Amino acid sequence: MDAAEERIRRTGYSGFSFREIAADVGVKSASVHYHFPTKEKLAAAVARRYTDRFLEAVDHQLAGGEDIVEAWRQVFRVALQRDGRMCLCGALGATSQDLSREVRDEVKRFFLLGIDKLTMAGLARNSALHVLAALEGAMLTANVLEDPSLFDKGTAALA
Amino acid sequence: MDAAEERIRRTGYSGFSFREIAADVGVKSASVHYHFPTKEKLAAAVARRYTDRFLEAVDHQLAGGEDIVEAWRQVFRVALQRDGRMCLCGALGATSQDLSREVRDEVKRFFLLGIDKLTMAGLARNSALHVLAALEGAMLTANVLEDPSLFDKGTAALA
DNA sequence: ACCTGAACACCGTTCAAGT
DNA sequence: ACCTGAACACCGTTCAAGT
Repeated sequence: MDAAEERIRRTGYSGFSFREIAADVGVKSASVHYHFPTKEKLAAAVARRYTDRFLEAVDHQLAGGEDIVEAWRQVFRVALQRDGRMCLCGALGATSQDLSREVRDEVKRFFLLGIDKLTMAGLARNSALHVLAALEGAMLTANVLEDPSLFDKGTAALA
Repeated sequence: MDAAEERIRRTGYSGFSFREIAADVGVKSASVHYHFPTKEKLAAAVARRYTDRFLEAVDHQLAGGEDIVEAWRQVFRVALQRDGRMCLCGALGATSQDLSREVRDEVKRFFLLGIDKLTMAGLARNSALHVLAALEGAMLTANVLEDPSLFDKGTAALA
């Protein structure tokens, strides 16, 4: 799953292969199918784990006394700067028309939970939408232009 | 190129195939290679045309007396609602780590020109970054959640 | 319980051959 | 000038076979 997550964040759903992941781990591609019967199941499992960990990291920031918007911004920031990659759900979501229901629903879950958490913390629903969209978009922009500092600059207005 | 643009906006770079596009047009895949020697060249050509048309559409909005931010917002809005798909450069950019220099540079061109045009119209550079990021992110969010109205709600704060 | 090799129809790409 | 069929190494997936 670590290998799959890394590759999906770089290349999206259709860009990663069972054979590559098998090689990363040191087995044959048919062995990966033993654990994850289809590519959809593997991608869905990776997306679910990613979302869970992401939300945990946000909670951790909140426990440290961070403002809700700043907490989300920091976790996006770390995901970009430490890993040097896109948000997994952003990378999958950009080609969501191509995804099976199963994977699409896991990607939806990330966005829906994000909007819910921000709304429950007191933001208007439209503001919650705006914050999440701006964070995903800033991560995308920074990745495209190969300059991580653009994330901070593009999200400064949110703070 | 029309067939390629449609498919890339749905599935990204690695999700579309020469054989599909050939079938869309009514020829064999080897014939597509006659006009575009590689997948990279085809994607780069599609991205360049998309960017040119997008900027033209923005200029058309501006000629109609629209505010600069509202002009960009309207063109994104139409690209989402009329076509029911992602921004081509957003779809490609989300997996930009996977792209060859040639395609990546065309995607970069979209984002760089966007930031430039917004800056030249009087916005601070960070504001230009924020506007473009928010528009791309809102388009992504609306696509993932399969609700085009979320684009308007998520970008209302820009107006 | 976990892994493998071989097979299937798919992919980008090349190329000799056709009009 | 434009198209094609056949070939190559790749892909997801299946399955019988191994430990």
